[in-house]
Amino acid sequence: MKQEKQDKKELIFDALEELMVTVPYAEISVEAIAKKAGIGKGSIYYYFKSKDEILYEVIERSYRRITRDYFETIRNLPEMSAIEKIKRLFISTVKKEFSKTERNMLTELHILDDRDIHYKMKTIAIQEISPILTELLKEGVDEGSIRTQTPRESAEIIVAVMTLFLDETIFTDSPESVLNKLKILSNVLETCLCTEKGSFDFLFEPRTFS
Amino acid sequence: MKQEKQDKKELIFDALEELMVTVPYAEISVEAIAKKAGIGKGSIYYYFKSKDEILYEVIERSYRRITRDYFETIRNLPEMSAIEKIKRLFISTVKKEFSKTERNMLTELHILDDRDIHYKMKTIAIQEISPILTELLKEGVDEGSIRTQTPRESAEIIVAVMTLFLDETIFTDSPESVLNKLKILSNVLETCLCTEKGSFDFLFEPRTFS
DNA sequence: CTTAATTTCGACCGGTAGTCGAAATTTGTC
DNA sequence: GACAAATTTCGACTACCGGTCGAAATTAAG
Repeated sequence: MKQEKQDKKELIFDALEELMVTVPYAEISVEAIAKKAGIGKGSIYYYFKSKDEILYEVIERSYRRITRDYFETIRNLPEMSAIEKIKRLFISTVKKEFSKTERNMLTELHILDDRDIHYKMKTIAIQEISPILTELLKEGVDEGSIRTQTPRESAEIIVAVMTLFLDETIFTDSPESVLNKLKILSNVLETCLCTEKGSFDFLFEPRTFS
Repeated sequence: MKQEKQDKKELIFDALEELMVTVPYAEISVEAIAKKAGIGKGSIYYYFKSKDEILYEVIERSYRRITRDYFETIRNLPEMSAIEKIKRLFISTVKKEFSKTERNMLTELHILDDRDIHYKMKTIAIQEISPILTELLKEGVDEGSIRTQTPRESAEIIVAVMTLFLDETIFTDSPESVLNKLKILSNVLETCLCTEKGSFDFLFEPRTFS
């Protein structure tokens, strides 16, 4: 009953996701989605209130997948120190490793043009990744390698800043500027978390993201 | 010749801006804009490629106005120290003082619902305000109250972070969390700019933003 | 088997962004 | 001033889209 309804929704999600690989959302008609999903246009509105609702839920689904991947990846590295794990988290975020694992992902090139989606994705990303980092910060506090009394708040700020950094639409910088900013950032992180000097130097070491 | 063309565009900008005070952009038809501007619909497309182009340029115009205001306000306070000026900049940004000066402003309540606009505004805001802060940082460096080798990059990071902070759609926090974050932030700023301890305490002092 | 409830459908509606060719206006030239 | 060329204006028209709706099909219940 409830499951079948969810399955149908999933079918519609898949259709939209697939179309979005080649066509921007704004140019995809509800009829096209229905056709791709192999159902009638009217049925779409039986499951969703509006076209935008489909989009929003598709994005949410994608990000939940990404988050789940993050969690699993990091959980499966128990021999590492918290800071080492954080390093891994940053690197995989920057490199957008997830786009390899998750094939039908919204983060694919074409989509990035769409401002509306871009914004929503960022919001969700921040909301989803912060809890992971919060956990890692707490781990670090327990280990003694990190010191903060407000891990959640620190995590949210850090994720927000990191995300902003990746937004090339705002900062279209020279490589030199990027390097300068990464140096500032590593400094900020050290201060923010009272870690040992050099803990976040990997951010601006050239080989990190190659 | 060229000037008259710009005047006509300005007329269309005014029309859209005025309509946006009461109706969200998505619900404003090109015909309505034309009517408000007192011209034919077809003429709109003589001056603009698309409806969105009008919007984008309107937003740009608004922000240039705001920026000009910021510049002037701060320039007209020569007796202050750089840090004092920065304080003023932060406070006026947070309080959105500009919405009083600029009446027909896009920043008005109604608009903020629109995600697309919201995103664009933020982008432009960051691009526009950063140069001002950069100037102030350089001033501070000359004064000796601030130390940084990369004022431009520092400014951009700071503005980006501050802007993010104001985005209640992402962080709907408890007052306590907000306070914690502001404390982190002031700490980050001090570190980032090597200022005297307590320089940015005003950020979390209760009376600052009342 | 019959009836009720759920699910599917595509024709249809109101409304939109953008086009187009003709008309009006301005500019340039003698 | 007259004529032609170039620029600017216009609103009817096109093509299409999101969302509605009532009827039809399918499934579940008694």
